[in-house]
Amino acid sequence: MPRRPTPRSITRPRGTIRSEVLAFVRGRLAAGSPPTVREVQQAFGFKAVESARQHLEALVAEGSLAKSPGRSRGYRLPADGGPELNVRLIPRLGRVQAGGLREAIEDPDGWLAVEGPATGEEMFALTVRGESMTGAGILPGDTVIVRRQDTARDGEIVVAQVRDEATVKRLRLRDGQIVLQPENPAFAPLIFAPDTEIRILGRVVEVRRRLA
Amino acid sequence: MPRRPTPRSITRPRGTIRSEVLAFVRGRLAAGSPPTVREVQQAFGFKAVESARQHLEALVAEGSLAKSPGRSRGYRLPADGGPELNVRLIPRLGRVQAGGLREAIEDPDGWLAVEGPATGEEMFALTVRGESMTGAGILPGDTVIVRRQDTARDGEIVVAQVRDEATVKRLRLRDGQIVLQPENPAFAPLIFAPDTEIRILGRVVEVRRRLA
DNA sequence: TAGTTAAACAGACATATGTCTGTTCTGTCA
DNA sequence: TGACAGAACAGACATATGTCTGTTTAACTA
Repeated sequence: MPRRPTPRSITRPRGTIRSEVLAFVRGRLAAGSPPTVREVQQAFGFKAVESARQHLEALVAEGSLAKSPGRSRGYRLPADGGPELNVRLIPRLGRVQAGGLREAIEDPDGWLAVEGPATGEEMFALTVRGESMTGAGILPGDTVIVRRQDTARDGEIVVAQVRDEATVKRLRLRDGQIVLQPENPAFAPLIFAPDTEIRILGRVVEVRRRLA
Repeated sequence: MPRRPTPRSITRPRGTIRSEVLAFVRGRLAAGSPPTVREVQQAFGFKAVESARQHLEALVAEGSLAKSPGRSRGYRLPADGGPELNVRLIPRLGRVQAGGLREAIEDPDGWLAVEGPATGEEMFALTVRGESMTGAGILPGDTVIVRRQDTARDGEIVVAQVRDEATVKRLRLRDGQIVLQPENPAFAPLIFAPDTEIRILGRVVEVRRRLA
């Protein structure tokens, strides 16, 4: 069993150097800035660039990391075992007043990272108010992530603008009527004739709840 | 009002080029790989590197972006103002077999981006099986994000290892007994004496559900 | 002891990438 | 019309960064 000629660091509480290099790279990737080989070198106190590169290449060889050869900061998480990490930022909206979706998107309450292809789809997030959708596992305070679209199909959970407020309901199309169906027996469905002043703002594609 | 000499792209439905460059960089940052100037150039079809750099520098000047001069892929989100990106990657675990949490984390099914300070906290994600927690709005197929910890307080939703399987339940501490309480009247609580072979794996801090 | 091996080291080289200088294009405005 | 400004372009240069080659160190082993 070989060993390292000189100790690289004073405190090395757990794990081998190699696994710590992996942890270091993972941390940097999570922080949004993949490290360079020389940054790894510096972080571990190596005196030669190649020392860091050897560990990195070994991690690639064993499948713990992936890389784009030649590219700067080219080390990534391995693509196998899951879809390519594909995150985008979407605005978290406050109250959506009448006709103000565009304005609300321009002036968001914050930003949210969601996974999914970085297509041109417009997305936004809303905080759920009220208990009308508890039957679908959507509780007050939950965040719904919405794909912006003007139409939706029967049975989909949508965000609709009713009068001055955006509301989350299940869409039902019956006999030419538009029904916004709560998922809570304590609430009554909202029934609209076609071409009423009701507007579909988008379709709910994800629900999130923090239990802080 | 100045204008661009040549159209850069066929379809440019909304927003100016500059705001789209900002969106592009944000997306790349969120995905964990800051773009190079030349990658921005290529993405927008510029014929000169400098064209891309002008937009990037303008965004830095107006405070929408920050950068580390000279560093490769040095464009960042500004520390203040703009959308603070605080994302870290956590492993999505498959089945957690007996004693195998560590092994499961080493060999994840995939990775998930979650928001929160990049502290040293160990986190992982699990897919919920069964309907025992529907009363708490946690449905089968939901993803729970778990903060790794060995203990928990009364009333918290935890992931516990019972025999050979990880399970999500609400923790109740009564009369020196450990109770794993389902949130569904159709399921019975699991009651354990202290020091039984039950182990808290962590506390559920977030719930996510995709509605394809 | 000599050979082997993993790891670290030193230095150089090739490429990727940020940056600079000057030019061209096209609309705006005096 | 001519000066001006914003934007894009072309080309070059300096630096950052990945990669290669060869050497040294220290443990293990036949």
